[in-house]
Amino acid sequence: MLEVSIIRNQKDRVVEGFQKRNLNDAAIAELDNIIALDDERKSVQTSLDSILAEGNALSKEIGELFKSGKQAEAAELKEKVASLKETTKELENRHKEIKDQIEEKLLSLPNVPHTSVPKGKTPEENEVFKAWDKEIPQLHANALAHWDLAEKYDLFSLPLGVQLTGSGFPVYKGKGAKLQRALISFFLDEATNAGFQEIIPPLLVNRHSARGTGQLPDKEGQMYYCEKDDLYLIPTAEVPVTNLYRDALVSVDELPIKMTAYTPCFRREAGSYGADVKGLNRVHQFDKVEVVVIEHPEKSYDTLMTMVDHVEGLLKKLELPYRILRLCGGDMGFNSALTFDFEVFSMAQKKWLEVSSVSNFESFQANRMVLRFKDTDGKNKLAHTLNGSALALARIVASLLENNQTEDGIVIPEVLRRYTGFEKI
RNA sequence: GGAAGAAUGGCAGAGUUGGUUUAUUGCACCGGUCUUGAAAACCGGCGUACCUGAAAGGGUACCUGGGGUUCGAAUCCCUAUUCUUCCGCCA
Repeated sequence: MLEVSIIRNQKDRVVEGFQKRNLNDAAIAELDNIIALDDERKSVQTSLDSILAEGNALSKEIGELFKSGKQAEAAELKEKVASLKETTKELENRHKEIKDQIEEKLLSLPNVPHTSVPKGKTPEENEVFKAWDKEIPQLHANALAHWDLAEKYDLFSLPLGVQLTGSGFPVYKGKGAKLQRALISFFLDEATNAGFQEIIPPLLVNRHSARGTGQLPDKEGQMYYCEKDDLYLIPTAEVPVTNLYRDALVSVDELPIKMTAYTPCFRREAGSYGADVKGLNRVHQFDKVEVVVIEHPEKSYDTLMTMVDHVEGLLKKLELPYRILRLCGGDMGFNSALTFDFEVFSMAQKKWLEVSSVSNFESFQANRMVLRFKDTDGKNKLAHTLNGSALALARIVASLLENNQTEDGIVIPEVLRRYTGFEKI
C-alpha cells in the first residue's frame, strides 16, 4: 500500500511509474481523487477536533461545578454539551467514511516501479540483466523430458497425486523424494551460511497476515482457503515469515533482519492450463526455500543485489544454465518495486523455466503491516521488505533431471551428493 | 469441547468506589555531571498517530478490536478476538 505522502509529494514519479505498468488513465486519475479525499479528511478533522476540544473543556467545568455544589449551573452546561453531540457524530462518521475510502483506493493501487524498471507489457519485453554466456550443452539423441524420466526411474508420479488429491499434486518416490530433501537441505545450509536465520513457520495463516504481504485482497483467488477456520494455506513462506514483524517496531541496529524458511507452497493457479503445466512445470503444491530481508530504506537496493548474488551462487553450484531478467513494468508483481527473475534452461523442453523471483517491495508491504524501525534520529520510519526464492524446487528438479541425463543415468551435481548419498539415478 | 481469569505505552508492571491519571514506577533508550576511558552513582529528557502552525507551541484520538451508558470511562455494560489456568479429548 502506498503512503498518501508519497502520492502527494512525488506525484510525477508515481504517475510515471504507473504508466510503466501500463495502467489506464482512470487508475492514474485515482491519485487526484485520493489527494482530494485527503484534503477533505484534514478539514473534517480540524473541525471535529475543535468541537471535541470544546466539549472536553465544558465537561471539565461541569465536574468542578458539581464539586462546589453549583447544580443549576452544571445542568445548564450539560445541555450545551449535549447540543454539540449531533455535530460531533456527523463529523465522526464523515471522517471514518473518508478514511475508509482512501484506504480502499490505496489498496487497489500497485507499487511504484523503481526507475531502472524497463517499459513493456509482456514477458518478452523483460530485460536480460545477465545472459548465459557459455554454450548450452547438447543432450544425447534419446533425451527425455522430466515427466518421462520420472516414469523411467520411478521418481515421482502425478497420477498418484490425482488419486490422493487432484491434478498438480506430485507424489515423490525413492530417489526422487531423496533428491527433494537434498535440495531443501542444501538451500537451507547455503542460506544459513549467508547469514539468514532459519525459521519454520505455520503453513496456514490468518487474513491479517495474508493482507500484510499483499496477497489479500489482490490475489484472493490464488490461495487455498479453509472456510471453517478462516485460514489460508500459504502460497509462499514470504507470507508467514514477513508477518513475523507485522506491527513491529525494531531498533535501527537490528537491521538488516535476514530470515530463511523452507515450506511447501500451495497455489490454486486458477485458470492456467495447457502446455506450460505439464509435469512439474506448474503444480499446486511445491517446495521452496525462501529468503526474506527487512532492511533500512537507504540500503535496500544494495541488499537486493546481494540476494541476487546469493541465488546466482546456488545456480552456479548446481551447474545449471541460467539467466537473470529484470522484469518490465507490465510483467512485475503488484507489490514489487523491482524484481529480478531467474530462469534455468531446460534442455529437453528447450525452454527457460522460472525458478526464482527476487524483489524489493520498498515500504509497500511495511505500510500495510506497520513494520517500522526507530531510526538514529529517534523517528519511527517504515522499513523496506525484500524477498526471493532460493530456490523453488519443482522446476529445479525438472531441469536437473533433464539437463543431467546421460545414456546410463542421471548425474547428481557434486554439491548435492553429500545430501543425497548417491551420485547417479 | 466445558469452566474461570486476564488483555495497559519498546519491554516489565501499577491503576478498575468513573472527574488535577490522557496513564505511577522500574528496565531500555537519549543528553549531561563525575572519570584517562568505561562501569556505577547522580541530574535531566523520553509513548504512538493525526490535525494546526514558519517555528515555538496548541489541539484531537489511542489503556486488545467493535458497540453502548454518561456532561465526562483505562475504570461500568454488551460483543468479538487472543492468552493463561483447570477439566475433557488427543499426537
